[in-house]
Amino acid sequence: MYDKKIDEKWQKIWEEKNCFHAVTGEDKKKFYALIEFPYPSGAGLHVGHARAFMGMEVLSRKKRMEGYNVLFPIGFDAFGLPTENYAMKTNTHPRVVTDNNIATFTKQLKSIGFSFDWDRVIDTTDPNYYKWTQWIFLKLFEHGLAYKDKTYVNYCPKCRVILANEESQGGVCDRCDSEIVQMEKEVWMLKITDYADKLLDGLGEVNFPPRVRLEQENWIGRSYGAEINFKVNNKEDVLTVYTTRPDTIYGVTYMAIAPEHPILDKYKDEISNYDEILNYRKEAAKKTEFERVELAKDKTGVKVEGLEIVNPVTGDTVPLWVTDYVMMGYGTGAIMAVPAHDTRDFEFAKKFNIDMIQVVANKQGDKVDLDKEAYTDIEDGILVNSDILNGLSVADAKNKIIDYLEDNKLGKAKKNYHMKDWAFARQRYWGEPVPIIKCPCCGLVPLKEEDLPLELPDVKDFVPGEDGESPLAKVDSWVNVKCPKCGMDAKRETDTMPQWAGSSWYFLRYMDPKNNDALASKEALNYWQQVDCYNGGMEHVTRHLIYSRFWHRFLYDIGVVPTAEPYARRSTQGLILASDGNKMSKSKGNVVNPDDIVKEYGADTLRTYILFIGEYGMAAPWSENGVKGAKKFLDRVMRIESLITDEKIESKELDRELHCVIKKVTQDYEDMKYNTAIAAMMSYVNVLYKQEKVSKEYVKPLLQILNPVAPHVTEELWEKLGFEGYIFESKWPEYDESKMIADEIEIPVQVNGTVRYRISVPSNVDEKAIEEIAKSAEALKNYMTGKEIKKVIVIKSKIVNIVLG
RNA sequence: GCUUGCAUGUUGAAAUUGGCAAACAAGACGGACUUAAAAUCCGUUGGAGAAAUCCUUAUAGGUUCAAAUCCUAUUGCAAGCACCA
Repeated sequence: MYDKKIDEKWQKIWEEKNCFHAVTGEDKKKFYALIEFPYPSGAGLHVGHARAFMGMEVLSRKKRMEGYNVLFPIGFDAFGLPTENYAMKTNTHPRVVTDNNIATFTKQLKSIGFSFDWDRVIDTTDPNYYKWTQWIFLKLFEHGLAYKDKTYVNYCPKCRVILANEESQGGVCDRCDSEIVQMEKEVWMLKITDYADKLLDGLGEVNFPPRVRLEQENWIGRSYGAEINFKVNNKEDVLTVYTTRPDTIYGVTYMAIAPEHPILDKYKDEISNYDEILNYRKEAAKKTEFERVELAKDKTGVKVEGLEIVNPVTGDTVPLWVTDYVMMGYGTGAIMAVPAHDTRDFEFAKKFNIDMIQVVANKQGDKVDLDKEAYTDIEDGILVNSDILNGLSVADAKNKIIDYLEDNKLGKAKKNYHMKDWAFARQRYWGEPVPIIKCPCCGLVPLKEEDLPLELPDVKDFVPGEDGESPLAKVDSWVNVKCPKCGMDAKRETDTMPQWAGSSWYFLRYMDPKNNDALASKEALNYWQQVDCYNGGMEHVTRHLIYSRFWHRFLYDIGVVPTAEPYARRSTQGLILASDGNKMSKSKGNVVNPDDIVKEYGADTLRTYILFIGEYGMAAPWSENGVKGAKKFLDRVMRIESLITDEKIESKELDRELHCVIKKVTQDYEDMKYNTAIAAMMSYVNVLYKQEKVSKEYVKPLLQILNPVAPHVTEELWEKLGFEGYIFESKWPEYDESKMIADEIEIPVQVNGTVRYRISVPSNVDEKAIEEIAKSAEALKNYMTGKEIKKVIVIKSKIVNIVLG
């Protein structure tokens, strides 16, 4: 029987021998497996963590047995709000809270038997670690990729705290449920948009699941179009718009600008309804982003009286409207509206009785009924009512009009992105201090490298100040410094970095975690190169994964790291749902604690069950009965001992089964199909149980291929059966294809597509012979009456189909 | 609203990528062992039918010698984005 004592016995041995330590530079092929390091919350380890980590755990153990030098590290992403909030509530220093939580996580992880390299543990809140987070920030600053800019932030007046977007969903504060307000503040930004093309094109160099790739592409949101200059009638100014449909320029019937557009301020004296527009602007500003989306169905706007815009191609003048469906933050904050071919413009034009001109027709040239809807399905449209573009396809028309605009200096081809620059600041205590000094005469002055790390001051009071001021602002002794450039009185930047900072490069630190002279040595970086396989959740695909790819590409560009992309392959694990099919949550009281499972059924049971639950990438509900099933299987494996004999009993059947299961498991692990790998091993165990006695040779490889999933049970049995050394150090078994072939195989025969009978054929005969055997079968006569064979299809060693007619 | 996935027994799921649908497990039922229970072991288990056989992968069509798998439409569910010009 498998019980907890076996776990403890082997975990102790692994720990004492430091078995899974990876040595940099070893003369073996390297394999770097990475899991998203956990945030050490007070709630402790979750079964979801266990599932997320188990995928790479199995691969790591397998790769070690295959002779690779495996780096499989663990660490803690420990800066962040929950710890700080808990610290405030309990009046404990976040350092203490963090240390306690890390201790709990470590104990839990070890109790599951993960084969992490415990010598390389990192903690993002350790000054020796965040020294290098700050160093990268200074490099970004040096290269003009970190800058300060005014932007709107979410502020909770009750908690006196600035919240991240994800902490203020639905326009209310996460903690106190009160309304958040938008506040303008000057904050640090990182110019990730400079890397938009590289981040998109880099997706071609890596092996990411299609879903992940698509989400990243959508997030970056590159579009190709044109910037076109429309002249303001009787003025020197032009109104520049961005459009992806320059081909529809003959269909423009009005122009629209965002309420914040500066042209309104410039010409306020000429706009007769300026008051009305100001009013509209105020109303729009009041709406939170949430409301703007909620009210998206109903278009609003105000016509600008006194300004008209000239279409640069037709020379016609069209009216100008202000509307909040145009955003200042995307493109130029102004659009050319083509209601006949854009849903939003169509709705707007309908509501305000604006003309529409159809300029794209479908291939049949049918007229579109513009009373009902816009014609946006333009895949194979033909241009009409468009002078020089008439008769062209949409694609050709786009090229032709862009050439025309460029030749006449009226506009130019232009790429645009969805992605915005990264707001890189939080007004909190528990984060990396930004290593910048604000000097009244030198401006923003970076700290010198030798002055890093800039450590957090040890304070008692880390409650944020009024109006979203960082708690660091209250620490005068820390804030007031001399400018490193001119020596005058200056102040430190009091904002800290957001939680995403530390996780944007941690995978590099694992390569050389104790280095004090660089984020990692050149030797380590060149040896480990990049992460071979990175597993994590879908929720991190558009943030962490993009941010870290950005930092890594930047470090590559400045010659710090040897590869452009940090992760060669990405995989994702599915959610573990509660047994009722809902998400596990504390409030629902349906959370499964991995400790309880380990205690009652053993670590290997938890490991086996979690991998057997279903396809690795899919969500699956927890089942206590399933856990018991996994335990039952492991007990069956333990009891194989009683079947074992020292005599050599050779069995062709067992040979075949054994080599098949080795092949299947070897491949399935690689493809992360753990559920079917375990099913195959269960089948093999069932076959062993059918034997009276089994030679050791038939059990040894089974233990080896099962070892990555159930390391405790297999190590125990390995020792009991007297095999040499430790199983985790043994060589991965090989399979012999020739032993997998049976002498005779059974092939199903279909008649007109339905299986009617089976034939037994020697495995080495060709298609022609199989066809003859199938046709000569007695059973076929029952279906032949009044019919003849029209065709016979033979798929070798799979199926025969005889078509009668 | 748009985009992308997904839909298979009572349940978790398999199906070599177009080739025997339901492997493996859970549950249920029956049997052995036991004073009894647990554990263990052995059977049965998609539906209809006495049987031969027929039906069955959300629904309706289509392509094919052959479809859970490919195509079209519909329905339901999930995720992402959300006035992106």
